[in-house]
Amino acid sequence: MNLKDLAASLGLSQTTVSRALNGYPEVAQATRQRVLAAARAHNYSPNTRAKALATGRAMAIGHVIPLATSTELVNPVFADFIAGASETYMRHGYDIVLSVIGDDDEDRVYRDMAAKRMVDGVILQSPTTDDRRIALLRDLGLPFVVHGRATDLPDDYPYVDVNNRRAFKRATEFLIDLGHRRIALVNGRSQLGYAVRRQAGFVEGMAARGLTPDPDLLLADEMTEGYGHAAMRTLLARPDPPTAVLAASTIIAFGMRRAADDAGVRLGRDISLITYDDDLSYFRNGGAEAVFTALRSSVRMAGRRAAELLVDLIERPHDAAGLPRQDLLEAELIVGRSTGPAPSA
Amino acid sequence: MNLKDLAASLGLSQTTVSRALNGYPEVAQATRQRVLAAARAHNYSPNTRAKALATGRAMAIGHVIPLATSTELVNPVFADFIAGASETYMRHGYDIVLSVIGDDDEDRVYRDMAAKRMVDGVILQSPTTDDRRIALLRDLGLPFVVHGRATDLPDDYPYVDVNNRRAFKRATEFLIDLGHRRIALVNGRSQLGYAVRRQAGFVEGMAARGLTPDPDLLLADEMTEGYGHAAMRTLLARPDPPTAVLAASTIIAFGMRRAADDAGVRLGRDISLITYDDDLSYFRNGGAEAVFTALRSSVRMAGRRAAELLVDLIERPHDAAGLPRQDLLEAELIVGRSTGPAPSA
DNA sequence: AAGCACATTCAAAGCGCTTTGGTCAGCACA
DNA sequence: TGTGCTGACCAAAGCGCTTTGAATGTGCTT
Repeated sequence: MNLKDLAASLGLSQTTVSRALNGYPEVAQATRQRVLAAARAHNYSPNTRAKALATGRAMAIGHVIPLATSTELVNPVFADFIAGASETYMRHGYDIVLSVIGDDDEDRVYRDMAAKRMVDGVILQSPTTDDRRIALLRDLGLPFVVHGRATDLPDDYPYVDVNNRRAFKRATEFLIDLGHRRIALVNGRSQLGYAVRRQAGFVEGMAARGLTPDPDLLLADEMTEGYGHAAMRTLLARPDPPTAVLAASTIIAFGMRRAADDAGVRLGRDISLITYDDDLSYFRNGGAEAVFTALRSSVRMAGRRAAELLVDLIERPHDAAGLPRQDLLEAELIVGRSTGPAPSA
Repeated sequence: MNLKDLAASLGLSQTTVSRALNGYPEVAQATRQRVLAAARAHNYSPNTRAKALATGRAMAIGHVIPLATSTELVNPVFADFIAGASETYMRHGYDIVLSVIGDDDEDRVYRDMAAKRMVDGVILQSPTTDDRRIALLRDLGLPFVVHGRATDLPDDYPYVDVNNRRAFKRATEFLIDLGHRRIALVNGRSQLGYAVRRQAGFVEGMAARGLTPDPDLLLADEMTEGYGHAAMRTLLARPDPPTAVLAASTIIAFGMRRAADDAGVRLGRDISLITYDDDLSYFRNGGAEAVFTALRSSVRMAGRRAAELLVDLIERPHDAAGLPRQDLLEAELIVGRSTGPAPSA
């Protein structure tokens, strides 16, 4: 059933039917009701592609999920981020077009999306320190919102990010206040913007108390459970193991916990651990009581916010008058069972 | 830059340019080269929507991610499944249109996708025991492949599934052979097809050795880490705790491991655990050596296979001559460190 | 030299929608 | 009676592509 058929079945023109369905005023009330009823009865729903072609609006947003090159890993945070974003999109009638792609190929994907006009805007995930994609998207004139921030570029683009620097600084100070001096950071890959900011926050927190981090205690890699396990094992095997650790994700933290258990080391007593917690739905950090002391910021909410910014950017491109729309979320520090005073030597 | 402009800039008709780009034979070699070069030079890429409208093919596949109702959880399994599927789609030029939606609303989404003609086919995830969506999609005439199977319907639709029954039967027998008699099953939500099959396999395995499972040892819920933890705690708190457990996912297994650690119970010695392992990229079950004894089947590969079936179904709908295209994958039983002989009472 | 097949190219219709620029009654006003 | 509105509707163009049905030019046959 298409517009033409529907119009014919009603003895009306396509114009009138289209207007009735889209809520234009120049249609008699009675006619509108009749049209609406017929549309429902015939289960009519306008052909998205035709509509998009006619209006120039795709009513779709592109999300590009980077596969960590070579390793081909897909980070579960994207699932929650998208779930959050889709809540917003649903309210506004947008669909999600997903591309999963090796991060070396991303330029091409964005270029394609722009040239093919298949989306009205895109979300840019996991920006690297000097991400080229930001300039590319600006060039292409494709509206976009970055989830996270680059570090070596001016922050003059729309983004939603967590104040990672402040969060990690605060967590570091919290540990130092508990008496810890040797603190390790088990971070994400160092070319990622947030990894850089987390390390900066950590270093700042140490410096604020007159401490300098031991470079040997700064680890960085893809944030898998296996990596957390390996990192913890390495740290515990040192002649002078740290008394506290900061982890960049709950998944890492679970791996670290497993390594600690393997070694008979108890979290919160023998070694303290604070993790960053995206509040992943299948990986909640405890229920009533937090398992890990954690910096918590829901990535799902970030998705919701990013989508809101993007939709606004698309629907009211000029409101901003050149002002970037940005949102810097603060993480909460939640005290759980994985931290305690530094063991006296 | 659109076709018209490109044609004008070359002094050719749209027809010829279109044909040159799409590889039709009736174009002179020299002309084709010229067109291709110009297209590249102008970074021309055909408007997807216009193309879709003209051809009737959307070159897109719909994936519907169910949010567990009320709980609003998004299972990370989908991330890996989609990553796998997208490898296939990429090779064939399809995009993914994603809907994340409460599972009570799914009917509407599929109906919409069909009416709006925005996708050429869909993947149906996590079918329930008597899933209505299968009949719906057949009615709508929208090509689809099911990831998993219903249990109370004839298996006469295209699907990719793991032989969960056999896998769980085998794992159960493996545990019994190690001397275990009291075995628990920590399963996914019981309305899901695979949960039913896993339980069936478990019961069969027990029966094959003349045992009947204790109904109190059959637990089922959303497969989160927290649930795994709670389930294990409950089991261990019993006066007659099981000596072995089957878990329906590594995420559950990690939660169970945590609970075991909390209680000072050691896996593989005090209690044995076999888990189903989707081989999630951020959640690998160990590296060189498996952490958990596990039934492993990569969900990513399942995604790849499902996408292949679907693309084939779309592009050659009649080859099958009514035969359903189905793929039943077998899970490997991988022996790790979480199983051992039953402790002698 | 006429006729024909073949290789190239093109104009125009059509996909299903929105939107511009009308038309046509009916009514009030002078 | 004629003019000007206004409310309700419609025909047709246009979005950017594919595809049908012709047209054109070329070389070969007879």
